[in-house]
Amino acid sequence: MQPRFITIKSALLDDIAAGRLQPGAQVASENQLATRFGVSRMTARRAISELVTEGILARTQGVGTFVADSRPMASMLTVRGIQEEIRARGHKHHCELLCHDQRVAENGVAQWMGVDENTPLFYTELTHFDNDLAVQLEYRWVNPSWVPEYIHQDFSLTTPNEYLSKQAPLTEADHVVEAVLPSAAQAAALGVSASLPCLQIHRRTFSHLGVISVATLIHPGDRYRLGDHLNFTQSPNKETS
Amino acid sequence: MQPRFITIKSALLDDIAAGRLQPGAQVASENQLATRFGVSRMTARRAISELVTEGILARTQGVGTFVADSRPMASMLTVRGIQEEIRARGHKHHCELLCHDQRVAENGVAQWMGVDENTPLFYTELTHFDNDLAVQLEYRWVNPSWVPEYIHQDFSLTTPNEYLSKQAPLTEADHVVEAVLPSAAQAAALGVSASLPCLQIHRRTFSHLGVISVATLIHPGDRYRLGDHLNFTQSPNKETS
DNA sequence: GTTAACAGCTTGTATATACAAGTATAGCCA
DNA sequence: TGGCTATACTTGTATATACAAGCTGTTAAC
Repeated sequence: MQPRFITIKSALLDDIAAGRLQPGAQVASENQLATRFGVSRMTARRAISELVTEGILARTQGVGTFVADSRPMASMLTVRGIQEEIRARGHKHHCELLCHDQRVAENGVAQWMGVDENTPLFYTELTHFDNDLAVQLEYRWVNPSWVPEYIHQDFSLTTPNEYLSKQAPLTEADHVVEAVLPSAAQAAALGVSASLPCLQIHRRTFSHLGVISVATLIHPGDRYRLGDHLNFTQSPNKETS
Repeated sequence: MQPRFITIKSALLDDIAAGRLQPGAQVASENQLATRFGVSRMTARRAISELVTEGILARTQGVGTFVADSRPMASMLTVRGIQEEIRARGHKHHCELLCHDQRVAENGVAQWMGVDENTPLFYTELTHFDNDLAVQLEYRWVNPSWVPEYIHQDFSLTTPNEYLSKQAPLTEADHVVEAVLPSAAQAAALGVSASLPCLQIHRRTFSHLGVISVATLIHPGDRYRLGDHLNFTQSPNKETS
């Protein structure tokens, strides 16, 4: 049996994922939740507290608890797979595989990879969905030398990102972020207008062996944003009143 | 008087900052902390729990609580002023001041700042040019409590960013990046088409006093990109076995 | 000597309770 | 009508308590 506060968290996440709780909507108060689930207020409170620190809910003393504006916000400092981000927000993730084959690299990818221009590379193309809404179009080139089994994976179950991070732990990455207009094909794949600005992330990931993969990620601008909190103090700072 | 769990958190952070608690060292148990600070175990536990979710401590049931292994990732992302970036590229920078006054904050800025909604704030609006090509439209709100002289500065000579970083050294920042379409006014100020996707950066900067300033930066997507190189290799953890 | 049980620590979950503090509203009074 | 207070909510802090669950070293049995 799982802990009760987990049960309550799941129930709230379900409500949010199913749309029964829209962003901005007020969540039942701690006492109401306690009564509904037959637990003490402190237990209900713990469920809410964790969702608050996860950024899914927001509280105001004297007012109540509300569903936070849940437009996905990813970090630029950590390279998290999109499926991880979506699940962390309590949403449902699935993806559709558009391509999965071996081919010679296109326009400059070979250079980025540091391989010969005629080297065949693994290539996958897929669309990621957050609660059935397309949020990422992923074009990925993978160096077959380092992960030869990549081509035989079933990416309807596990995403390329998940697979790669298990096979070859990430040591370095670089990425470039820009605002672009999607091509007609990209707009169609994402189900958005071709005039909708998109965030395009070009990301190259390294393991200790070398460049593992080069990916281009396209996100509709109204469904995705990147965010970070930076701390420049050497030692963790203490709260002083 | 600050809450007791904050006192305990601070004490632990002090111990870590001062080196009395090295990474990997075991922290006093919940019961020991409770006794030492004269609080209940649940209160001591809360202090520890928050430090755990912040990644500063790590716990194992049945074993104890330990100082997490060195938090590297000392943000490779630096908040550089745009004039610095431009000059670093060997280009010429200049800017045009569009607004510079004191006014009440608009839509949510007060909340971001953590000040009352009716507090007048300093506001500047300017366009930055890279070799006479507009690359950034900057809307900036500044908290007058921390930098009262801001309003008297001449920003044709020094940029707000330069001035602020001298007055109140940056300790923290957070930012959100998204792709948007510019408003008609923004497109005009930047001299671009209103259908050109732009990178919008919402940035909040902190000094040790609190939130110094909130800025919205708009960059034409075809003239500006954000990039980074991340290194995840950290000194291997010393297993204290 | 090897193994098994146990005791004593740790953290993890859960409850019932109390009071403090912030917010909104209903209703009273001037 | 305008401004006040009382009240009834909300979340925030803190305590004392109980038992569950996990790890470790000691002890006792084989």
